[in-house]
Parts: sequence; C-alpha cells; structure tokens
Amino acid sequence: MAELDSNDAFIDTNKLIFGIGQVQQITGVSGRQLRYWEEQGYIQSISQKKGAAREYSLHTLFFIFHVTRFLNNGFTLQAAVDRAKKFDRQLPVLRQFLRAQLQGVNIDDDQSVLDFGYVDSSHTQRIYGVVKDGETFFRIENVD
DNA sequence: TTTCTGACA
DNA sequence: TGTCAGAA
Repeated sequence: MAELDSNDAFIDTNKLIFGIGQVQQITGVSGRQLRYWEEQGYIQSISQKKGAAREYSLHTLFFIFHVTRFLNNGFTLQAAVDRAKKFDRQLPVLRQFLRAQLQGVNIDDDQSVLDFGYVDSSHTQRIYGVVKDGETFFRIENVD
C-alpha cells in the first residue's frame, strides 16, 4: 500500500532554473525562436536584463513545451500560446482539487485505487477512482 | 564555450 | 527562422 501525505515537502520548483541552451535541448525550440517569442511577449524569462543570459523557470519550460505541442498540431504561434495559457490555468485547479480530495492511493497487482474520501458531509458513502486493465472508472461504496 | 544583439547572399 | 558576425 502506498500513501500520499500532503504534508510532505517537495522540491521547491521555483528554484529549478534553466538556461536557454537547456531549454533548446529539452523542448527542441531554437534559441532564435525563444528570443523571438520573448520579444513578441509570448513567453517570459526571469529578469531579462541587458545582455545577460536568459534564464527560464520550470513553469516557463512547461509552457514552452506545450506551445510546441500545439505548434506541431498545426496551430499558429498565437493560437498555440493561447491554448497553452488555457491549459496552464487548469493546472492550479487540478492541483487544488487533488490535494484536498485525494486521501490516498492503493496499488495492488490487479488494480490501483484512488481514495477520494467521503461523497458528502453525511459520511455514508466513499468514492474511489479505480485503474484496472487500462481502464478507469469510479466506484462508490457505502460506509457502515 | 555559450549566449547576446543585430542584420540579411 | 536560420545563420553569421563581433562582443561579453
């Protein structure tokens, strides 16, 4: 059985910083493009001053990655950026919901179960998310 | 060596 | 957008 403890401290992602060379390697986007995108206001680098080397946050790295994905799917740069931004806004909501609702994860040989806690304040039913044979579905069980 | 800015046979 | 130059 594996449990998720929301009190665990994870890596401070704000301290994960990438140089333009690293971003090129990871995302495949050229330095020329990255500078152009920044010039156009599509992306932002950490305190871009004078002729100093650009640094990108992990968040920006993810953003750039998403933009390229949409770009590869035929979207224009502007459209790709808009999509990436929309996707970005969903992440905090997903995180908040999971952090608040996910009580734990049970991993067995045949299936994995996500415990989402009680259905409502009556505490008479509990809802689980099941991952089994490549399928996912919910299961509600009565609590006695 | 890497990155920066500006420019374009 | 790529690529080259000249500088940092």
